[in-house]
Amino acid sequence: MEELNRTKDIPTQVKDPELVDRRRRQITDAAVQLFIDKGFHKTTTRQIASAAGFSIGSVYEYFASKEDILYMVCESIHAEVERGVTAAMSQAAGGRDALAKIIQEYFMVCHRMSDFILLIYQETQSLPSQWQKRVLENELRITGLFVEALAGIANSDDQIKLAESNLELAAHNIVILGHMWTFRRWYLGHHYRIEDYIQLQTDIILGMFAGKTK
Amino acid sequence: MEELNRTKDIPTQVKDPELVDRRRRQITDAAVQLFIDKGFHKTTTRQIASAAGFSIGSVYEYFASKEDILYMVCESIHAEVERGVTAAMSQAAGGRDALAKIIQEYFMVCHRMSDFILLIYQETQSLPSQWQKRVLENELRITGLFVEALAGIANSDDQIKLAESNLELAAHNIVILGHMWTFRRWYLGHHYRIEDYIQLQTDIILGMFAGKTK
DNA sequence: TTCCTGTGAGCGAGCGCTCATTCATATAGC
DNA sequence: GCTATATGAATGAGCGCTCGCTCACAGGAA
Repeated sequence: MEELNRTKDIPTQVKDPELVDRRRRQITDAAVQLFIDKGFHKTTTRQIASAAGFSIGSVYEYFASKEDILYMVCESIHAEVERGVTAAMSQAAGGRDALAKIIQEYFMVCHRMSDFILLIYQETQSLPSQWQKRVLENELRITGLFVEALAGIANSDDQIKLAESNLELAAHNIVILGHMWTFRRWYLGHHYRIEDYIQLQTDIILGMFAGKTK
Repeated sequence: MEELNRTKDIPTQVKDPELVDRRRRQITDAAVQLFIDKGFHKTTTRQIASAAGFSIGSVYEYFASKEDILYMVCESIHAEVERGVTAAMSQAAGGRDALAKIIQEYFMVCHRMSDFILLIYQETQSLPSQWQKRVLENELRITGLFVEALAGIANSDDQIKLAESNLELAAHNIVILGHMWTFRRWYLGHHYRIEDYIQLQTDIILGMFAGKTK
């Protein structure tokens, strides 16, 4: 697993790379909360600066534009989701139970990161197109993790058989059903506990494969 | 089925109600395309006015604020989705095939209205909260249509049995898998034709119930 | 002195929205 | 039919203000 730092394409005025990293993290940590609370467009660069404890000038030492801040926010959200998913997968065995376990962990990641995932849905369109593309690549890479996991599981469990094409779609479905908890929280959250939601959806997802039993 | 006109809560300066209806439709027709192309915040009221063929002053004869325009846009989108779904349901028979037919029609609505559904996901948060609430009510009412349809079908087909709670979740799942085609179009659209997507997802959705066969 | 990070007053483009005014049409009086 | 009056829809220059971003300068470490 290569550790790409996708944020180093963001231009800065400051020479010391370590300082750049630290300051950027401070700034994005402040920005993400503002973006969640008020949205990207209604958050001003001054608000970001003061929430991070800097002057407006300093922010522009580390980012060339407000959009760059949003991009780094999106990157770090996806990085954290990916971290959670890969962690869950690395410690999973094979077969049906492994799949259930991975789904559970992933759904808990979605639960924990609700606001952040929602933010990506709402504000990706506000990014310049070259970075919009990057964000979609991230989304796709995460989906790809589930494709691999499903393939691995299908190999080690005779009960699970899927055509190549269905396998991809199944992965997308799992990802989206996790997201569904975040963007229908206003309803689902009042009617199910997250544990129940996971239980019910896991049954349904495993049901996708039940019909294909050898 | 009562025909509510939810837009009459939007204040206007103009007396003639029929004219208000016509002008508002002209304005929102222009606005929705701009919102889709550039987003709500990057669209200016002047652009809306000129795209609709009016002066900026006229727009404010018919709407009190830019947010009011967005609200009416969201209302009309949901109204059209609901029209499509109810039409599909009214001509459906009972049983398994009816469900497949309804899913097919609904997914085609999502396909046709991709851009519009995406817009709602992205811009609902830009609405004042009392109208945000209305939009979520619309979303929930549409989901409710599927709950009813599933309940009706479960009654007329012994093969389909669902607990009350699972039935609600199944309805949400169907709605979201339709939306998934819209917000993953950038990927799915290049790998599946809509007809194939419908076929595959229908199998999966019907599979939700297969495990519960009496 | 030199180099680099940090500052915040200031810039000017652009925003949503207003309101004094114009103009087309409907009505009334004769 | 003709003119005078009233109505209300349509106009667009302009207001007040906010925003993202810049840049001349300060501070301090080497």
